[in-house]
Amino acid sequence: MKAKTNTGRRDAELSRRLILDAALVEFSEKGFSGARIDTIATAAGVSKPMIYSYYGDKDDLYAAALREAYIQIRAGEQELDLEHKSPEEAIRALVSFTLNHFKSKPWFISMLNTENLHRGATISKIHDVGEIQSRLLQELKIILQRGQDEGTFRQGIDPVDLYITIASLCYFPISNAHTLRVVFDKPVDEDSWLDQRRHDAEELVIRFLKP
Amino acid sequence: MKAKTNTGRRDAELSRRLILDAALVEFSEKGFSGARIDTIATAAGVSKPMIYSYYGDKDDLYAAALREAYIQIRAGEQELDLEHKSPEEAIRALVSFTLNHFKSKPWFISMLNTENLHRGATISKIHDVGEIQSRLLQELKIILQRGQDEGTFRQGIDPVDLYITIASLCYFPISNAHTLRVVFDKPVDEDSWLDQRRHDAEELVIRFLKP
Amino acid sequence: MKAKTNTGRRDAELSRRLILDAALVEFSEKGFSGARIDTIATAAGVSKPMIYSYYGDKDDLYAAALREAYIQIRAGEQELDLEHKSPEEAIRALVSFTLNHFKSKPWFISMLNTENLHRGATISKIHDVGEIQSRLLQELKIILQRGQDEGTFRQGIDPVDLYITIASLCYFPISNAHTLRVVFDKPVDEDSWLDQRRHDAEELVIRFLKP
Amino acid sequence: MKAKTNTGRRDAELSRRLILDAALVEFSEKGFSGARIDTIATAAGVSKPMIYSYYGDKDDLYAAALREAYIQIRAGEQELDLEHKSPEEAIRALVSFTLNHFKSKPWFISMLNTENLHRGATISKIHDVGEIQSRLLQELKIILQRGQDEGTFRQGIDPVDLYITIASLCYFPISNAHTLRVVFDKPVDEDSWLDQRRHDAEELVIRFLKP
DNA sequence: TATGAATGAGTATTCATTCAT
DNA sequence: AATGAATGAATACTCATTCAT
Repeated sequence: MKAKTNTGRRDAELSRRLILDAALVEFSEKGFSGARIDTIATAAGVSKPMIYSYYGDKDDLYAAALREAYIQIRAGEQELDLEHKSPEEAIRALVSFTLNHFKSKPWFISMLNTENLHRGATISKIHDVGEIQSRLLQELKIILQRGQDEGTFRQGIDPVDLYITIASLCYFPISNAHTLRVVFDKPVDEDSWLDQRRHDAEELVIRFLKP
Repeated sequence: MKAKTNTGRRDAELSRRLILDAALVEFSEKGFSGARIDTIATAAGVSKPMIYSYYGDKDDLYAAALREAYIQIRAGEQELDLEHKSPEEAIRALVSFTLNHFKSKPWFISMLNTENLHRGATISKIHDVGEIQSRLLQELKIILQRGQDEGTFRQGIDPVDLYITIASLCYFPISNAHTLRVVFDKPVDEDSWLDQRRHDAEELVIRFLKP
Repeated sequence: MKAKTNTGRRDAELSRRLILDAALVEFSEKGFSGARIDTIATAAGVSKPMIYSYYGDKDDLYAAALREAYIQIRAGEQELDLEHKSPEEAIRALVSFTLNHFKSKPWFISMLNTENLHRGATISKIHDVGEIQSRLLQELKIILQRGQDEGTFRQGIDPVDLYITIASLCYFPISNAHTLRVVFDKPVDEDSWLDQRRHDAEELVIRFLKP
Repeated sequence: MKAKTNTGRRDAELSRRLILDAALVEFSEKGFSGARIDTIATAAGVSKPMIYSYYGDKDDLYAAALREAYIQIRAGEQELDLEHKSPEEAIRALVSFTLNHFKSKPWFISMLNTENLHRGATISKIHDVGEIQSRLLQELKIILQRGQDEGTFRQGIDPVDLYITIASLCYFPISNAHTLRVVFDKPVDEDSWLDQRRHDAEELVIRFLKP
């Protein structure tokens, strides 16, 4: 029973990690059909057969990458600390966070677009994807309740619908930055414009929640 | 009075049209890399060489399809009659139209997603794409002015930013319908939910515009 | 019976001519497989169906072009006036002419190379190709006889073999100019080098013919 | 003692060799445009992707085949033993060798013709092609010097020009055998005619070198 | 565990050739 | 006589996937 066993396991773990990271980048940059197993292997520094032995075929690897995108989002959301803020401040913080998050993790948006292009064929096979946003929704529910209790927010706001509204406002300007820049000649990727947009989005949501 | 079909034809204009329609469908359903020239040829009822002789290579055909998507949007917007409505009614109508449009012409959203995945590489080569939304923006500007004049709307609203807001609210729920349905277990493609969303979107925008 | 009939015939003749010239250029520059019917049609300013109706398929057109190359050579040789020169002068003139000819009509060499690459499959089908060089050989025979009679030349020289010798010396430096230039770093396409080569070739042949 | 064949192999070096040999045959028989990657793959007993992975695209493979033709020539010339012959004998041996070589390695002439048809576009990219004939030229230089020293040969003969003369005399009758046979009705591929030609070529060169 | 070698099944693109007017 | 429209059959090249070691 040599020490090498342990190293072997660690290397295996590392290889899996490197493959997954490379796959996430490749799929998000090229879409499913545009992604190349060869490119992923090279980027991860492993041989192609390794990818197949660890993850199965291209579809399976794509599914793993899609799940990873959601997992990374969840990890990011852990950092939010909404409980110690006033309802309005919490909402503003969530809007702001969401916009930043979409901006700083571009592969998430790309993976979502790719997955929706494929009519959600893969995401429905990922069993634990439902749980992912649950924590966020739970917090949102509490914030809404607190806002209603203190009279800041209206009654009858569904947390999921509210989240969809927030996501809508944050998603589109980033997801469609390239076409917007050309079609409307707007500097949608400059910080100053995004700051303004963040502010507008907060304002939109707050006004919407007001009684 | 014979209806023009694709059988026994020798009609260049018709062939061009059939190819373009088929290309728009194929590219929007599969993305650039996933689209097959073969499939387009079969769907259009023409041979592959025709496609190449009329449109050049796959990139060129994709560019033509992308441009066509924008042209169809413009054509749809022509039908809106915003001038004879009150400012608030006009805004509500525009929101409603945009949501309907995204919903009923799914290839537009798909093409935009595909194009943004490719970092806008193609759209910047379409020379007249800027003019396409110009009419709508012009109308939007007038509505905003009328609203300001009568005191319904705030000062300092940029028409492009407003349009981006409207588009954001209408785009995401439809663009991401497949993932939303799975992740949040929401019936985002049912009419009842969309009606509610349409109403919420109008409300969001109107509240935002109020002084 | 309008005058147009006549014009129509003349145009037909002209079209045939234009096609043949374009074909000769295209086949000699690209070889058989590299030549494009489309290119020939464009260069000749006619439609592709015209080519097919006048000359048959690509093989037939190639055969016509090959024959044309020989015909043009024959036409060139008509200009030589060997009878009024001394035997030695006549031989020198023939060598000089051959080199010039190969140099100034590059498609002839290209067509020969192409045809030999194809193992002479086409030339054997051109019925009148044998007669083409006959006049030249006849003259050569007379020169040799005159040289023998006056004691300048040896006995037993075969005119065809002599012509092959002359052609050999003139063909290779022009046919292989591109590779010679690179491999031996010789300026084989400059006039000064060719003048020297012409002189050497004459000298070689004359010395060979001396008793 | 198992002979290396292409069956059940997994031997990169052997595969490369088999591909190169097959490519040399195919390109020399069909020219660049006429050559088929499919044919080469089948002849070499490998799949098409192997060819692309080992040699790049068709142009690259052609370049490798062209270079190989020159390398085989060099290898053949190594066997000549000119140093221990008298100058005249050495020249005769070289002429004889060159004719034999062109005759027995027909792909060399075919490759040269193909390359010259393409205006030497490829050979100028092969970096070491210049060195290939260098050894032969060196030997030729020495022979000429020895001949001059002993008074057998003239002064002022350039080795490259001399080689071009020798090559000219040997190249044409073989390169153009197919057309010569038809046009002049000469049995240029029969051994007896070639023996005579070899003798004439030697005589031509020797007479030319004499003071 | 790991990978260099190998390939079947595509996939965009081309080209000689024919059809319909 | 002439051609714009159209295509079947290649053809170079790619890519996910597996084999043998």
